[in-house]
Amino acid sequence: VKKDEHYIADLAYGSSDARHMWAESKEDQASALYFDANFEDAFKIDDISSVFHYELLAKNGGLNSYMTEEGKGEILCSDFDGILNEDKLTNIPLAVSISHASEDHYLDVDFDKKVPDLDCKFYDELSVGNLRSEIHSPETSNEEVGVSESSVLVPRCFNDQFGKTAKEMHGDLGSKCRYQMPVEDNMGLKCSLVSDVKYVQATNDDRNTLEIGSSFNDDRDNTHVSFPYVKPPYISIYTHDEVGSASQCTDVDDFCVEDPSTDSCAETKITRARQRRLCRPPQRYLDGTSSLKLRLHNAKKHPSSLLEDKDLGVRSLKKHSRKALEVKASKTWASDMELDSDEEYEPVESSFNGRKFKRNDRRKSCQPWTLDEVVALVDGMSKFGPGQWTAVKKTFFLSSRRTATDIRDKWRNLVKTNCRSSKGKKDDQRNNSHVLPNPVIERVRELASAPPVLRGRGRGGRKLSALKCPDMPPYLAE
DNA sequence: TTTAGGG
DNA sequence: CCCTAAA
Repeated sequence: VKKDEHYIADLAYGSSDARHMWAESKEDQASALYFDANFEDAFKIDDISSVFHYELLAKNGGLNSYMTEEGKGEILCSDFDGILNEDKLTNIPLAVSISHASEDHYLDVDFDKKVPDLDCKFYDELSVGNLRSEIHSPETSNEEVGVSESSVLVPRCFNDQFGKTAKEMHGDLGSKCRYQMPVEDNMGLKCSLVSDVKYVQATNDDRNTLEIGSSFNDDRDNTHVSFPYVKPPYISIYTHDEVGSASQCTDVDDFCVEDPSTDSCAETKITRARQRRLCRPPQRYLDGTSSLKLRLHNAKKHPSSLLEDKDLGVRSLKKHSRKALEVKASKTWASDMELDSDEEYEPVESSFNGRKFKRNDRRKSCQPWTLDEVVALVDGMSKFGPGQWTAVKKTFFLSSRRTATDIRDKWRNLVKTNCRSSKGKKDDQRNNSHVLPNPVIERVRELASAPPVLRGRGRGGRKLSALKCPDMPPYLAE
């Protein structure tokens, strides 16, 4: 987490490829923890009748998150100062702890949509040594640490030394480590849950280890195990080749111990995932699916206020998030691209005759038009005629990120590039890798050569395109 | 808000 | 794709 950014949002950023993460309490008492990760549709971990709380611990420089039975679904952020004043601290790792009262509680991960390329997600921007995650029991007061029934999402560790100490861990934790919950979906996604882990902690000293404690008391050394701490993702969601019955595993070795040398999810996939993050347009541009609406980092515009007012934490953030929920997707996408830390979004201000103009520094990432899109555009043109870009948008690009203006621009370019006098286009077949099929080009020419129809503005405008278009279905030709 | 144009 | 005027 960079200091100048919004904390909660960036905590979510830090969790492997998840872009956003938030808890949401529903009317029917079931709360859900949402991950808005680097794929189209977020999935949700549902069926948790509790509320997540997040809280930054200044002393430890980490995030403490826990869940209580009865809560308001607030997000607790307090004591930022201790973290902010820590100059060397660049990242605040996030660990999610889930505690629950019922014995056989499990997380039901429910995917709205297939996520075919959900690779191993790496937590590659983590600064070691600032993790501290404790589990607060619903039964105990919020101040007490310690719990009887709890689950923690533990990192997947790609260190073979983890394998060594896993035995040790097993001996310590015993059968308490029991969950490896498969997702019911055919994707075979799994969440690794370790039950009865009392704390997971990265040491702040030079030992550079991550500690897992199976029971808690004040002298943690009695109960904890340590193993080298090698940049694991905190929230481990990974694909398996098969769903497997995978119910419970009582052996620690069964979960998430992998050797990097034998793992297929090695460097290449890290790179690939990262590149995908860089290339993918912001979610709010994809389409307005529900999961994208809550954007905590919309509140990041005023990070300084968090600095100034500690008490602002809870409610203000809540308010921000609620406000963000209502905010319609707007063209502030650049602020959404906290992918590279060195790129800071700054609106460019230039003054001209005393007046100030703002513009976005970065333009929307270029999304090349696919052939299908072009065909849809041509269809739309033939159906509605020129100038009805919103109609085309609503009919053929409803769920697309292309706006009516985009569509119009594309049409303009299509006409420009395909309907020129043939003298200007010399050896245009050299790049026929992305050249349009001839039938499409012909249709573009036909439609473009249609005599200029009276450009009736608005929907009342009479469209003579039907006359020019033999493909027009009869019912449309009234 | 939507379109048309210019860049 | 962006920006702006105009409808």
